[in-house]
Amino acid sequence: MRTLNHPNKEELSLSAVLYALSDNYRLEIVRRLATQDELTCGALALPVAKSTLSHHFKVLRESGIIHCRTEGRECYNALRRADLDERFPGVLQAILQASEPFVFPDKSET
Amino acid sequence: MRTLNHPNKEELSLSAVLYALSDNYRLEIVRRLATQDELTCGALALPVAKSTLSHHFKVLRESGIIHCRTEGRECYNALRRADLDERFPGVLQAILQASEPFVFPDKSET
DNA sequence: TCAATTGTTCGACTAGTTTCGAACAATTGA
DNA sequence: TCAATTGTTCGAAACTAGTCGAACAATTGA
Repeated sequence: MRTLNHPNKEELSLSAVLYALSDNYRLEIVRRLATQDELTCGALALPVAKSTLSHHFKVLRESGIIHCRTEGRECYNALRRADLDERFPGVLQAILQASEPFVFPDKSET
Repeated sequence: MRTLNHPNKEELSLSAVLYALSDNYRLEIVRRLATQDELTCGALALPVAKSTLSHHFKVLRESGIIHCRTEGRECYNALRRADLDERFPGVLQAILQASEPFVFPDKSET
């Protein structure tokens, strides 16, 4: 787990941000990061495979929504609030306020 | 050109709205509707095939972002500002303000 | 009546997304 | 040293989206 790409704030693209947030799993991750400062991938415990979670974090990271700081074998993720607010004022806040907790589908369903 | 689906405002989904707006063509359509009240599909003259344009309007329509009123053989599209503001306050406005005019790729490029 | 106009729908193609399990890499702690 | 932990990457499968041209439907105006 080394070098992870983070676009710098001038490179952020609105469409990439909107796209990243249009997935319920990713929006839920962002919702949680909005209240918790930093979270490791593992701390989220979403009901998906590890590789799937890693994929979603990658999409969030590469769209510039989150920043990942690796420490030891863990990866601490945080919202890039300041950068997002500077480039797209009000967008993140409005989306977070309009969002609702995502209820994960129950896999043990008949 | 008859019966077109429009979700009612209770049915609007934030992720569908964000997804619809994450495409540059569609966001450009919305940007123009934001300043013009009503526009027919043809009035936009985007550099894409008619069927492609129709597809994008469908996505915008079915996500509840625009409303289409058919009159004769034309289709007048308008932003559903009030409905969007009620369900997702501030989201549309923030996105519109953060957006920039889309420069369409030149097809006659070498 | 009939050609032109406006927009939708269909089928096909290409390209990208989501998901998983398996394999891997780095780090930690015993 | 070496097994466990954390997360990434790879390959594959299934699905979805964007694009086009062609065919279609409804309406209008000549």
